[in-house]
Amino acid sequence: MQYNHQEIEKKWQEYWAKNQTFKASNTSDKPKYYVLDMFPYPSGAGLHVGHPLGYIASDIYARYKRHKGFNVLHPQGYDSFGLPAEQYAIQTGQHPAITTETNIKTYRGQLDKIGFSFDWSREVRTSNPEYYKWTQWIFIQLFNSWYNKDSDKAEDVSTLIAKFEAEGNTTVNAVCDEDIITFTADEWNGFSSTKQQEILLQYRLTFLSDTEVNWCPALGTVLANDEIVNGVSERGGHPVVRKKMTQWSMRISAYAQRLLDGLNGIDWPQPLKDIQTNWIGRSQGAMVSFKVDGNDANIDVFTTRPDTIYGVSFMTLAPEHELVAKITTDAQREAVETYVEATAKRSERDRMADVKTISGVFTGAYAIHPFSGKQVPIWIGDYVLASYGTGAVMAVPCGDQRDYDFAKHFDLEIPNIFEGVDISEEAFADKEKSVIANSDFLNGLPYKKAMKTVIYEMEQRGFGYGKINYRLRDAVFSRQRYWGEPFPVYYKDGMPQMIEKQHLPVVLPEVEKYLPTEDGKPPLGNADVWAWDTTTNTVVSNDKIDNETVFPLELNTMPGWAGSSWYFNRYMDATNDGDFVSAAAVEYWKEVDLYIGGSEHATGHLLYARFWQKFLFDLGLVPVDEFAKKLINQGMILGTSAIVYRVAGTNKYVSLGLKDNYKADELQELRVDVKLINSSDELNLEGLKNWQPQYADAEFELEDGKYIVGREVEKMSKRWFNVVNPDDICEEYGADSLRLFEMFLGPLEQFKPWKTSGISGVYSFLKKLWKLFHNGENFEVSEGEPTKDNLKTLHKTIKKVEEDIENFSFNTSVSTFMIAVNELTAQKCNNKAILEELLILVSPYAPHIAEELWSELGHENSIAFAAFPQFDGKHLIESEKEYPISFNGKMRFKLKLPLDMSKEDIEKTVMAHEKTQEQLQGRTPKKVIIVPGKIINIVG
RNA sequence: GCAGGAAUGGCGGAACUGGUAUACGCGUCAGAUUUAGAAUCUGAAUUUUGAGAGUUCGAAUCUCUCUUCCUGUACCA
Repeated sequence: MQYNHQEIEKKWQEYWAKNQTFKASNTSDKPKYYVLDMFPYPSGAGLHVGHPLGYIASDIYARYKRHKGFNVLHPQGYDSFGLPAEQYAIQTGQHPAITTETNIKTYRGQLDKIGFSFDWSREVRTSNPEYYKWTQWIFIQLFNSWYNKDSDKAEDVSTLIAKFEAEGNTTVNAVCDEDIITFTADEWNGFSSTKQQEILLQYRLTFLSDTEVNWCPALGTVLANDEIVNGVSERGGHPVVRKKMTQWSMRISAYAQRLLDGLNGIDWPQPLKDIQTNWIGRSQGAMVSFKVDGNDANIDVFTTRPDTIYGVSFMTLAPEHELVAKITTDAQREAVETYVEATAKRSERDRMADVKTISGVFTGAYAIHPFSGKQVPIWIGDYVLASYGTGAVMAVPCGDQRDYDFAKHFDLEIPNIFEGVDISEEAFADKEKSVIANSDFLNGLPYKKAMKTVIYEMEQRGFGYGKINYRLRDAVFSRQRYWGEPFPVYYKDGMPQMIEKQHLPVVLPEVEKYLPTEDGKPPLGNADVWAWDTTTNTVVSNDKIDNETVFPLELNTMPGWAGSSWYFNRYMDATNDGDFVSAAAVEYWKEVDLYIGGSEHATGHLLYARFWQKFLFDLGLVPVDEFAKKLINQGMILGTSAIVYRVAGTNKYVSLGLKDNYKADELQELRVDVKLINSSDELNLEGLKNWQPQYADAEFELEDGKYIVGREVEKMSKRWFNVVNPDDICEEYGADSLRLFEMFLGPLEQFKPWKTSGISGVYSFLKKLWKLFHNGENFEVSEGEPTKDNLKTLHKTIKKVEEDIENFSFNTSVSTFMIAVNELTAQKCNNKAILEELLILVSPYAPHIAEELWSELGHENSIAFAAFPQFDGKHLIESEKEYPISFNGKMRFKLKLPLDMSKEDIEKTVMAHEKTQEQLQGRTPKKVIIVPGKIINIVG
């Protein structure tokens, strides 16, 4: 019987589906283990061979854990809200739900062919109302919460209202909006309901605010920073302007410190932790308030170097700073206004890209130095960003290079407040080495002491205090799009009202057009039936809006990261209709033990999901405040494009080896379909002619009768014609080969190129494995005692494979299998006991062939739960060692010696050996190093 | 600019706490089988780990200097 992968794989995939082999139970005597992949967005293009890399790795680990006796949860689903389906709807009118459904079918078909051990009974789709009902519900929980800094956690707003009613807000220590008015209990109780709601909104964890956003008029939507390239939209290249809009935001900044601290307790890749740490951007310093001379305004600045306060020789405000207009003197007004206008025209992008040009203008006003009482001029300059800190800086030119450059450029004073430092050329920014001088009570103090002293002094005098600042901004949560979760929100008197839990989900309405409305409202503005009737608690026609009992619903939808911020919890109890996840299920599974996915989500999904998890933890809804214990970033599989060289202006193509006969500018590089290339980089000329009309009458300049293409490693993409579809690989070589090969390519985390030709190696490995169980056409294994060599090979393999899987070194375990099969073939081993254990080792990697041979061996049940072989070191004990004999560190020959031989005897035997004498040529060695069991080195 | 990572045959990559460098696979070449090809089997070659120094009996591995490449991030006060 020949190894027929197509037949076998189909058979076992059907078996697993029919028997629900991988369905996980929420109760078990076994210990639990939760293995999760980042769920895919089902795009129209389907999967290419790069996509399943991480899924294969996690599947191997999940299967391994089952063999090790764990109750494994290994689910999969779809992050099915997203822009591509909506764009397609705009172009064709096809409802995104239909596009999404079609794409999911394609994905599912492709995934099934690879033989994953997913528990599909727990599938989630973020665009299903049964799912987004709970996304809406979590949103409501956020709305109903505020962040209490005293207890350092989120609490229900009822506790906040209680405080307001009893004491007003002066004693409340909350993370909230900046421009909060203070009020007493009496005042609070006297406020109108609308006023109270307005105030509460400033404290809620999700809140409405006027935010500056990147508005793209052509697309009719707000864009995130990473959706803008060179000042225009990534999609379509349309201009983008800054615009103030009322948007929902998430108060993630409340969790900045906990998001930072939490990183210490989780096993995530260091680079990823670094990215998040950087993104959160904690900096310790002080807030200092400067009075403006002859004006009642105060300029607040944040600084990380309050110790250098005596070095302040001017101040700089961002051009957008709200005090600019107020403090500018008449004499300077025109210059200032011109400058402000000029900077407003420049996009954020331009300003950031252009860091060398120094520009600014004097406002004519002066601030009073809080310690020295001296006048310091106030400038505006675009090197100060409105969005960071307070949008104003105290400039210390001697200690900050940007302030230094600014001062030099405008010929401002540069006082030196460092002991023994030359600042004639550049600023001195090395704080650890600085000792303060010319600074009154700070003289002679090193950085740390000066910091403490000055902050204490400022707090005493009341114009400053120590502060920790974060770069992390609150996250805008509104999108002007159709294909996303609708908010469970209607508006009464302009104030947002939440729809109660029992009336969820609020289902996405039907619209005629998926574009924004003509008057600039989001796509949901096109819906005719999009109003909330508070008497029936249903969505009703807009005609009925009377603002008495029927109110307009929110027109924005939630961003892509909403649904993915909690899906890992939903898998634990995916069909629960009464709760987002049952307490019992989440108590049992707790958190993801192993999460595999790309590092590109470092500052998006992975940060937001941690935030929501901490929030849910504060509310007591989940038992742990980090959702994933261990995370691995898989690398990308790159394509290997094929390049032909056309002689410019002709239809003649030159083979790779002959292109040096032409000048570089005479040749054009064109990419051709990688399917037309064989394993030796030779182009199929007939195939090319049929591929695209432009090649139909092409001429070729061949070398040795062949056309050899150039190769280039780059991302897999349709436009490079280098995409390889896993379906084709499964068809030709089988899923087991695909799985083994993807792992064999190299370390999981690394980026590596795909070359289909390499797959023949793992394919012939599978055929060799098959042969071990067969004699010609017949299945044949022997029952007797295994030989010593058989056992040695097996146990060596058990040990290595187990270590490799535990270390996620899947590439090396594939080579270990190859070595094992090669050795057993050489030993002519067909011993049942040996082969049975070998099969279990192989089965996480190549489950189909393993199941088939396992059943041939007479087993009735799936191999999936067979106990992992037990390693026994006694089979590896050697009595002899083939020592490498080195001379001055270079290995010259080998010598077999007993392992229990004493050092003295080894030395005698080695020195007496004829080859030693040959090497020494009569010299007497200076030294002989003997490391028993390892090496012998003769020096001299 | 700052932070992090990497560099090993023609290619992808092995090498555990310093101890036989290139395991395993692809490709290449030669041979066997075959009408031919594919497939299969047998055998072979590539030369010192980016460069330079240091520590050591011994360095891909540890230390220093430099080069190149990749990733992230950037007037963050």
